[in-house]
Amino acid sequence: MAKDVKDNSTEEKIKNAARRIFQQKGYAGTRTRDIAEEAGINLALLNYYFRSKERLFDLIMTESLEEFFRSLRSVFDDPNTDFEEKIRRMVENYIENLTANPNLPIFILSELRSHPEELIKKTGAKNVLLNSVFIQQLEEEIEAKRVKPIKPLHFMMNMLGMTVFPFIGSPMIKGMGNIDQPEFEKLMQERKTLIPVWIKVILTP
Amino acid sequence: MAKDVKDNSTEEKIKNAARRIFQQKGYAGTRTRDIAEEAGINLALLNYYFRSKERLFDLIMTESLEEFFRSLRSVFDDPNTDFEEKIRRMVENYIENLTANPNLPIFILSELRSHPEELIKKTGAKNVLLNSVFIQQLEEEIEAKRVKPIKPLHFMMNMLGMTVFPFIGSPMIKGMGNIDQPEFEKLMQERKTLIPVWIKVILTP
DNA sequence: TTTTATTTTAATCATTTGATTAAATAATTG
DNA sequence: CAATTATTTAATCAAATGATTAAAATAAAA
Repeated sequence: MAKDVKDNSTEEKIKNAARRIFQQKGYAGTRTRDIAEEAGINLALLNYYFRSKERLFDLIMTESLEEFFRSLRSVFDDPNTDFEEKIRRMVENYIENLTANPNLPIFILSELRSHPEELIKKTGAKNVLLNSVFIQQLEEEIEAKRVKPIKPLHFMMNMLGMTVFPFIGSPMIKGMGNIDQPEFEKLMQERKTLIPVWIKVILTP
Repeated sequence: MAKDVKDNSTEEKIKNAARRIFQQKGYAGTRTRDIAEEAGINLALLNYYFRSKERLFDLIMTESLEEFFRSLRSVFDDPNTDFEEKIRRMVENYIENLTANPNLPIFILSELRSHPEELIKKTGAKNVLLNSVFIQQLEEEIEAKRVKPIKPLHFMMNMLGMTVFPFIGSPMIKGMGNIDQPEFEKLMQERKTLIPVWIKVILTP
């Protein structure tokens, strides 16, 4: 059976439905019946293909994490872009992805809280940051006095905080600012160019 | 019956247990039996005092939100501190509270995602930001050209992002940076003084 | 076509879980 | 004290939910 046929198969329909619902409601808040309904299949099929809710969830979570880190690495470890360019690409990349997939961060971070070690190990997160070309370049820039000294973790928290937090906190931000979804998305588009500028001035010696 | 006696009463024990468990596991992930066990009481007492899991949850959530916004307002609307001082207090205040209560933001923001309008209304979040002395002061600083023009919402997302995000993402940050809880807390203490500096340079014309 | 394997369904189980009830115990009041 | 009210417990209910099973339908192979 060809791969692209299989991609529209029942198995794939269930996975897609599961991803949507798990990401929206979390593991505990999701009922297997919700997934079955969303996928338009009989409940028993879920267990026929994936054995149990927990196995299906692990699959979705592992894939989500791998996709997340893969995307991160593709920017971080690109040897053909300099430090500033990586910041721009990283921010743009994130905002683009999170606009399409706004529930992803809170999904990952909520569930990570319940099983931290296990999931972190599974993705090799330990090496994504410290061994990345990006952090090497940051340290080179600091060494060359083109960038003010800053701990890599502080730098990452700032960049991720400014980029990712608005999506995690969007309901509250919309409430506080009295804005709707289109206005929110416009702000996020603005941030694609603003955040790299803000990061640059933070790093300016 | 005196208030401080009542505070150690069964009712209060249940509320405290409920707060801990709801904040850690979320609404769907919490079983009323977990709360009863944590509180050291019979399960039926939960329903005797609070009628249902949902009512108990609403109570906890409403209190958490009110406390959150009350604390925010006490800094934002203080007429006796200038703009920069408010930033320092705000950051310090947050980091202090979140170090003691690291699950609070993800708890609030996760559940807010499921019932946004309802909960936002309940807290009057709409007026916390736009009508605050803090934002007035920001606009005055911009008017006087002491601060580079920036939309209040962008400013807030930056400040909250840099301050709150590390707590939401702590498992991932610990994983990426290969650090443990004490080291993480040390970093957060550093951020108390660092974040106000970073914000200042972002705002410098 | 017949046979075999795969996929899907309807019905049902067993456990979990929020909630209730009736009885027991403790506290309060007249 | 007696009587009333408030608090607590053990037992149980009913609904929700993850999972299974046996049979039917469909597709694939012989």
